[in-house]
Amino acid sequence: MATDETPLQRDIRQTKPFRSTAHEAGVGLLKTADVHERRVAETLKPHGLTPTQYNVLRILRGAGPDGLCTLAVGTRMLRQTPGISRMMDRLEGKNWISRVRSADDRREVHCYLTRDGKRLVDSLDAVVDKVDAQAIGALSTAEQRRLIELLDKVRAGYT
Amino acid sequence: MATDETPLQRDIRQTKPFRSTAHEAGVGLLKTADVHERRVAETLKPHGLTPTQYNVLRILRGAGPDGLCTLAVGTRMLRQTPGISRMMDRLEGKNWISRVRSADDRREVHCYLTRDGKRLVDSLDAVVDKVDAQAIGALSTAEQRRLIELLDKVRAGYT
DNA sequence: TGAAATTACTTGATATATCAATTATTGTCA
DNA sequence: TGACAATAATTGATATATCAAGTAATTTCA
Repeated sequence: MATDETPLQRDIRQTKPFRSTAHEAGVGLLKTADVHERRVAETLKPHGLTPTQYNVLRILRGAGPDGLCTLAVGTRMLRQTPGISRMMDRLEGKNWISRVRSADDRREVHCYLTRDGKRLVDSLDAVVDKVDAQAIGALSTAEQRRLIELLDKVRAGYT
Repeated sequence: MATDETPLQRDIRQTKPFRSTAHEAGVGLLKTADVHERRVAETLKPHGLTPTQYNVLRILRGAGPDGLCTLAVGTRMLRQTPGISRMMDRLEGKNWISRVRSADDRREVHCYLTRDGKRLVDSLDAVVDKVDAQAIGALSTAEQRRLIELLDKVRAGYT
């Protein structure tokens, strides 16, 4: 007697059962994140930026007028981004950020949101909120909290 | 009176509270997936392949001796992979897969795991299972099931 | 002090991702 | 049929990711 196909199996057209519950959860995590990120990317695309670029701009907005040095931005990113220097080059090229070498520690480069950059991120709040609301909104608030909790626990597992 | 910092805020060094629970869940999803995928990548790296390449090989193993045509592999991938043709080139170059143009529909190219490819994936089962066990093993089986369920629901939200 | 280690980037080389054509086949249907 | 659409893949151009190595500025501490 065959076990029923799980939703995830259908989504990735997998005929064989998962080797373990842990494996199914891992696969589900990656698949769901991919779907979600693509939806965000699609929303941002008409505005000319990628999710990673948007992430940088939001971080800099959160940092306020003092800005943040490059590596500090790196530690705050949703996805680890080794090519952050070059990404900053591109953002500077688009006039969304500006950079100055720090006076007190000349190894550091401080990054700031420009007026244009600020205007851009601000203008995106509504659409991005909408994606989250649509995507995650399939869950009740209690379920969302539970999801957050479970994800926290997974990350905590990696010391 | 400030609300306590959430684990996710600590992980991404965010000082401001999240705009909404849905947003926190979305961010947690992306962050957790990044952490998890990186751990998998780290495990695979000494064996000379990326998570995406590993995913292709596993799909082809699952497909058995009949193999699968390129686009069919694409629909089964954990991450959408537009550059799948070139990825197949590389996998063929490493002698992990082989390809033949299909006889009944000459537009299709069927991909098969080679003996080497099969040996490689088989040899990786143990280490990959171990990563899943470590990562997701922070959750009890019941929690894992709950996580799977919540993720299913999120994906279902995107018709 | 001042040599050695550490930190904060930057750069070069290469791999991979993404998007927009382009090619070759096959399907549709007037 | 035979034109036109749809499908399966490939290719070219460009963006981004990854890793290793290099540079410049601080720290450490014998």
